Amino acid sequence: MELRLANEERRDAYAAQRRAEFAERCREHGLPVTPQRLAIIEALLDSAEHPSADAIFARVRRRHPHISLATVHRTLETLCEIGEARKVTLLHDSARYDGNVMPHHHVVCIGCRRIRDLEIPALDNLVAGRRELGGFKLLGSSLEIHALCESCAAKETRRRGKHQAASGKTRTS
Amino acid sequence: MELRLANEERRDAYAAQRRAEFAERCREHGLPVTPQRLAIIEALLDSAEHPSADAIFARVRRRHPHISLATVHRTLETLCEIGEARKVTLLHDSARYDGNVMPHHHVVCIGCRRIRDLEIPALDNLVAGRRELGGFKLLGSSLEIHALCESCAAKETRRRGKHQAASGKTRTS
DNA sequence: AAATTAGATGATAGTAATTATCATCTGAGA
DNA sequence: TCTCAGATGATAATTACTATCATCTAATTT
Repeated sequence: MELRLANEERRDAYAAQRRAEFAERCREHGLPVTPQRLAIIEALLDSAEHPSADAIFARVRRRHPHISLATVHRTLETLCEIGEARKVTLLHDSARYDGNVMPHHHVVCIGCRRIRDLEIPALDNLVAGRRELGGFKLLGSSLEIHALCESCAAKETRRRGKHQAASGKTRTS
Repeated sequence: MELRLANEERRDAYAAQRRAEFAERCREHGLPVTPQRLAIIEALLDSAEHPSADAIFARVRRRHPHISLATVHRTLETLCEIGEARKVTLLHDSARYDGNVMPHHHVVCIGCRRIRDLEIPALDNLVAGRRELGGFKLLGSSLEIHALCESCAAKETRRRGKHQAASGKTRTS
């Protein structure tokens, strides 16, 4: 199985395209295109450092000294909701511990945060068989499969049904 | 590549052995074996739910009504340090965002929290090729490879050197 | 171009999770 | 039993985030 660091030049081209299409993506989702949103997506696409809200705030502030930290937090979450950003730390609301210290992986329900253990020996071997990568000394790995458990999937279906009906009504009104 | 849910019965046997060996593991690391530590590892090994500190606190409280929440937090971190527990949420101190919404993975330095993008198409295909697993509807995946970047690896080596020298002295004193 | 308005923003209060502090207590070796 | 490094409990402090609300503005309508 191939495992490689992401290519830098490809990232630049990707970021340029995403920047160019951002306003349209907002419109598609019925979101006003504000200078704050533009500044935040810009900062996010400029950075390869997987920044925190605070880091984005610091960067955006240079050009928009009046922006509020709350706006940065809100906007980053909004961007994730419309698929224009990704939260690297899915389960960061409270720390979760595991008594099983053998190498293993997890399926995580994005609704209720339920977690189940997975075994993927081939993946453990892949990482164990490699000492370093791009200057990083590899220690171990953890695959997090994002999923919906049965009850959350059912809720999601109901919610989408309602939401579609509601948005259908507002659009025609 | 094989991908399967962890086996429940195997987990029970594993937990039993870990419980039996816990006091010795503490001694090996120079940690006193306290009733609180025993109660916390017990609760962690009993649970398959990847509990939060709060969940462990609630469970341990039933038998140890005087235990403090701070002790639970401290002990869980201590257990991770000596390798008797694992924190599922490595990067949970502050949320991190990524402008790249294409499927990809990450190497994370456990020292400075630096993150670099990884590409593992075979892994993306593995998850994309499977709709569900044990009642979970699969949506996507994210592999987090835990590592030490070059500068943190250097620091670690220095720290270990010092620590070994220091502990050597205290042991002979 | 002005009016309208849903939703965005900024300022700030509030909350939740975690960490720090410190007086007291206790496990474990002498 | 004595000693004391380190553990614990109570609680204050901190950090990251979320809620509230008055004001503002993007974008549609007139």
